[in-house]
Formats: sequence, C-alpha cells, structure tokens
Amino acid sequence: MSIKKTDTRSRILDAVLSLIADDPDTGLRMADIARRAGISRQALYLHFATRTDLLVATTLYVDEIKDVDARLAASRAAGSGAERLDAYIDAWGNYIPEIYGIARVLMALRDGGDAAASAAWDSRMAAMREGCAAAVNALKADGVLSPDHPRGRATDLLWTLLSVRTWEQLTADCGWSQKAYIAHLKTSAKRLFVATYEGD
Amino acid sequence: MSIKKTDTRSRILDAVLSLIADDPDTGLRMADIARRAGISRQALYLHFATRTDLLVATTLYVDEIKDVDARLAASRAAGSGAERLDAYIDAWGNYIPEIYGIARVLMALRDGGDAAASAAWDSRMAAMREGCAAAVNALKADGVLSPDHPRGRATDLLWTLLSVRTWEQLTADCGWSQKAYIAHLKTSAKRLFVATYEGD
DNA sequence: GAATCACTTGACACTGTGTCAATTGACTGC
DNA sequence: GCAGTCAATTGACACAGTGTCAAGTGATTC
Repeated sequence: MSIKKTDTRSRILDAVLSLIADDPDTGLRMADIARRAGISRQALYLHFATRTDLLVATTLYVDEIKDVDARLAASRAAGSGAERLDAYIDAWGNYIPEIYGIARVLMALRDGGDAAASAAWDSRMAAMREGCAAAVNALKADGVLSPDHPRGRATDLLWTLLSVRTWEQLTADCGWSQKAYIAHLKTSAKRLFVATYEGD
Repeated sequence: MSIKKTDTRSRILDAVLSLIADDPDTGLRMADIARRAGISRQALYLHFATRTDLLVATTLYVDEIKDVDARLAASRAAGSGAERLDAYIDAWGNYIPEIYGIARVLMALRDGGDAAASAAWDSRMAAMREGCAAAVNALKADGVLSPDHPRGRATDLLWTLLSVRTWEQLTADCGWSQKAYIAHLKTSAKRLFVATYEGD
C-alpha cells in the first residue's frame, strides 16, 4: 500500500520534470501536472498540500536522483587548494544545467514571497556555499588566498560567482556555451582568489 | 487638460513607488495602487492598459527622475581605462539600490514569462551593458586588458558582475554594506580585467 | 462481507486581472 | 447658458488558477 502511494508520488514528480523539460516556460499549473501524471487534479492534493510543497519536493527529488551530494563531495578529494577550486567549479557548474528547470520555478516562488519555497531554496544554496567555503579554506591553508578579500568575503564572492543567476545570465543572456562558462569561471576564480596565479 | 492627465498619471506612478518603499515584498495589486493614488481601481486602466504596462512605465519614470543617463555618462569622462572602470562601478553600483524596488518587480514579471516586461528590462540592461563595453574598450585602448578573456567575454563578465542579481545576492544574502559592495567590486573588476593591476 | 485506502467526479469559495456600461461633475467653446 | 467632452466613478461580470469539500467507486485486506 505504501508502495502504491510512493509510486503515484514519483509519477507526479516525474510529471513536473517532464513538463519543465518539454517547455521550460510553462506555467506549471496543477491541472497540467495532474494530466501529465495521469491522475485527477484533486489527487495531487492527496500527496502534496500545496503547489509550493509539490515544487519543493520536486527539487529534493532531483537532488536525490542526480546525487548532488556525491558529486560535490568528490571535489573535496583534490590535492591543492587551486585544484580543489577547479574541481568544485566543475562539479557544481556542471550540475546547474541539470537543476535549472526546477530551480527557476523555485526562485520565482521565492521572489514572489513564498516562505516555504524560500526556506527550501536557501537551504540548498547554503549547502552549496559550504563547498565554496571549503575551497576558500583550502586556498588559505596553502597560503595562496589572495589578500584582496578576507576569507568570508572571498566565500561570498565565489558563492555569488557560482550562483544559478550568474550561470543563467552568462549562458542564456550572453550565449556562452556550458564549456566556455566552466572554463572562464575557473580562470576568473583563480585570478580573483589565488594570489600566485599568473595564468595557465 | 493634458496637465490634469499627467498629474494623475504621476500620482499613480508615485503610488507604486511609495508602496514599494513601504513594503518591498508587497504584492502590488492594482487595487492597492489605486487606493494609494486616491483613485478607483478602474481609473488605473484609463492610464495603463495592463499591470505590466504600469510597472514598465514606473521603471522608465524612475530612470527619468533619477537621471541615470547623466550619471552613467559622467563615468565616461575619466582618463585611463582603469579609472573609467572604477567610475562606472561607482555610478552604476550606486544606482542599483535606487531602482532595486521596481527592478525586482520587473524581473519577477520577466521570470514569469511576461514578454513586455522582458523587453523593457532587457532594453535597460542593454544600455547598462554599453557602459561595460565602453570600460572594457578603454582598457583595451590602454593596452592593459587582461589576456584571460577576449573583449566580448570580458564585457559579458563585467556586465554579469554588475547585474542587479549579483548586487542583490551580495547585499541581501551576504549582508554586505553598499560601501563594501562598491569597494570589493572595484578591486575584483581590476583583478579580473586589468593585466597590470597588482593591488592598490 | 465489512473495512480501508487511493482515487474519482463535480461543485464551490476565494483572489486577482481585465472588461463593460451607465453615471457624475467639471471645464471648454460657441 | 447650453452642448460637448473628458476624467473619473460605481457596480457588475468573465476568466483563470488554487485550494476545499462531499459523495461515490473499485480494489485489497482481514
């Protein structure tokens, strides 16, 4: 019985993702989601209390499916601080396109003042910030952190540089390829944070 | 007669700004705006066809009142490329807080897929991008543009660094003061784009 | 054979945008 | 002074979308 419940729940979450994949600009109405999942609109409310709940759950579902944690953890294996910075930019920067669809929806809810969506998104971003802090700390430990910014400020700046919004603007508005995005961010981050960096 | 019309129109636009000033997170409903302007909700539609029209007009109104163009033009007077970069960051960076309220609303509409809002916002941002391109060109002319990025990419990056979203994240989410924002952006921009920069 | 559970159908309340029609009150020009 | 015009008013309504409620169905379980 809990099997069946879980089954329908996943079908709903998959329906959200497939709607976004089909048309990133879709309104994502409850009725559309229900239709795509093959159930009635009202049945959605048996699984999720509100639209926000459903979309937050979808975000967590994506993180689970794509296994963000494993990807980001991998970047901690690198040796030097600079290598770690590169590895983190690779890991997170290449993860962004995978979550961008649902991330956009969540960010929109957040901007609209939705407290639950805001909390969910902020918590994901706080986790991502941890990785930035770890990279900055590794640079500091190597004694190569640029004196331009204290550690906290460096973390803030790296965090912002790696934000979904920044990715969005560079790829969507400026037309950068994913490859160019990764390459330029690596160079820029090193230029900004690694005191000894002279290009490579 | 056109005096009276303009008068009410301005009262409406001022009402939008005062509502945002009172509560940046307000829903900004047509009924609220009308109440604040001291007219009936329906009268709004005598001046603006849609809510989007009204909010776009408010954005233009702010630009007019605050005289962005004059501010940004001033930054072109600077001598060297690096000075020009600094002056531009000063001018634009200190303008952002003044437009942030209405900018947020417009960005939210844009994210919601509103074509008219999108066009209005994109056109403002394209104008801002001109200033970035001018600063990058000035660096190039001085022969000090960092070889890390070709000119277009440097402009894209500077433009993104100076975006409202970046300002929002650093000040709102990271808690940076406006002064710290300006100072760190100037340092970072020089570190990124001025090949000869070694700190100052 | 009764209870339970996921789900269905259909109706409804509520909010917010935008439209329409009829009316008022002031100013304008002949 | 009277007609025309124009901004603005009141009140009703259509429409979309979220969320709620109640009654019913069909399969599974004990």
